[in-house]
Amino acid sequence: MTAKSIRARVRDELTSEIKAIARRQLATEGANLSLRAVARELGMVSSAVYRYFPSRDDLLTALIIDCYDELGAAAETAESAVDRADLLGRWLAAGHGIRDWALANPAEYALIYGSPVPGYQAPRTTIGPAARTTDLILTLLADGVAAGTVAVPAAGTDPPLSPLLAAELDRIAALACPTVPRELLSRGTTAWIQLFGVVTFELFGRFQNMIEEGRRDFFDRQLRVMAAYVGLR
Amino acid sequence: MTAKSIRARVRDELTSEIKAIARRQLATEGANLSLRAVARELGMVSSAVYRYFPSRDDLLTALIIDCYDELGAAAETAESAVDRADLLGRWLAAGHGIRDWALANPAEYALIYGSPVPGYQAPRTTIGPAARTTDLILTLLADGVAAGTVAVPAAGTDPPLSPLLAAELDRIAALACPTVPRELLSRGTTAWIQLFGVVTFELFGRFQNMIEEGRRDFFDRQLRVMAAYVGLR
DNA sequence: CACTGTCAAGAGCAGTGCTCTCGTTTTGTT
DNA sequence: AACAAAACGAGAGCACTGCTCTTGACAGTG
Repeated sequence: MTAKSIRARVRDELTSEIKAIARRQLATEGANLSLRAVARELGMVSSAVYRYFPSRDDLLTALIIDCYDELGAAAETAESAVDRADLLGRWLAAGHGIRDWALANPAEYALIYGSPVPGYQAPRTTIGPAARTTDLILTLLADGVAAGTVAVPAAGTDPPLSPLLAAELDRIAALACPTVPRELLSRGTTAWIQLFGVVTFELFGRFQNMIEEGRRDFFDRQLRVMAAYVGLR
Repeated sequence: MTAKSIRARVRDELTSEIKAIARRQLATEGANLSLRAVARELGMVSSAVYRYFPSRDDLLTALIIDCYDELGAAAETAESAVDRADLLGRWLAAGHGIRDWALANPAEYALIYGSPVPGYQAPRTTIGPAARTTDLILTLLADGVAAGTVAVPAAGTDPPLSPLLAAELDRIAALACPTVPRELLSRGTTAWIQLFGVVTFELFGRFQNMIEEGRRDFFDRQLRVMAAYVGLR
């Protein structure tokens, strides 16, 4: 009833300040950021930070959730600016939104899409925010199916689906996008992997001495290749 | 002239033993392996290890080179077992060779294809071993061009190449695979990214709760989708 | 007022990468 | 064979890390 106590307010403020400083250090130190360094920059003693995050992993988890949410939001706002009927435009906007965020926050992208930390197991609370980008793409497909602006591939065009794989695709479709036919979901998954594959390659330095100036062009073209494969129009 | 001195033999032996122990610890500790722990397991004192590797980063570099070489060798031996004229078979063999090695050595794969370590800059000595897998694919394409068993895509089929991107592709082709036309190289690059994109997604846990049992089937199918796109036959 | 829970601070533990020194052993050269 | 140079393992030490525990001060509630 009563407004938040002073304590609670200060606590929330300090919590987000800790996360902000940690985010800044993430850029220079990578995943092995130092809780003590964060505390030092805050003018606190390291043990005090443990009042707010019970362990370094919990701080990392909080950062991961924030990053997933930021990336998801970036993709969504970019995509939402495009006419709903323009599937290709929405796909391009979402893709570039993801890439732009990743380029602006490379350490954060590495945190969520990079190598898993050996001892670290991502808690369940991360899967929701993590699903935002994939949900965006699935919604795109579902909208295309509803509007008839996406080509459902004829059977036999793609390599055959093993029964095992078909069952798994059906299971995914059933609980995420029931209107999307199996073959289309399969193609969408390919495009989804390609999207993040290109971004990951670019950020992790696999394009060095290969594609230098034309990276944005290259990414854009990959998006269009995949859009054509999926049948967006 | 003279045989290696005892010192040199012992040194070589210890050097590879250090690397072997480090490799084993890599599996459990990930990229932040401890030089002291390696020394401890060796029954040496930490400062003694510095006689063999001037820093922890140098140890990591040595491991990275070894891993690139192992991965390259695994892909090459898998691919070399297939009839030279069977381009699709060679592509599938190389792809599965890469994935099999990655599944057998996940920490090592993360080391070379995962998030870049913030302070670490890969020295030039790594680019040779790193190029083995891509060379394999480029040779595949060149062989296909020579034998006429790969379809060179007609102009206008794919989204247009920007002049910038076309120039970079030409530069790559000129010094790596002069006989491969630009459009084919472009498609090959797409396939190359998809290959490693799928492996990376699988190893970094992006398929959890999505594709579980059918991962090998899924990978195989992605390889075939890409083979069809590239025009291998 | 007193009580309860929260907080920052400090000391301390075990671990890390790395440097320097010290005595010993091996090597290559007179 | 003798000797200087190089290489080597061990140890101490520095500054750093994540984390725990204790202590004393403060705020919120009855």
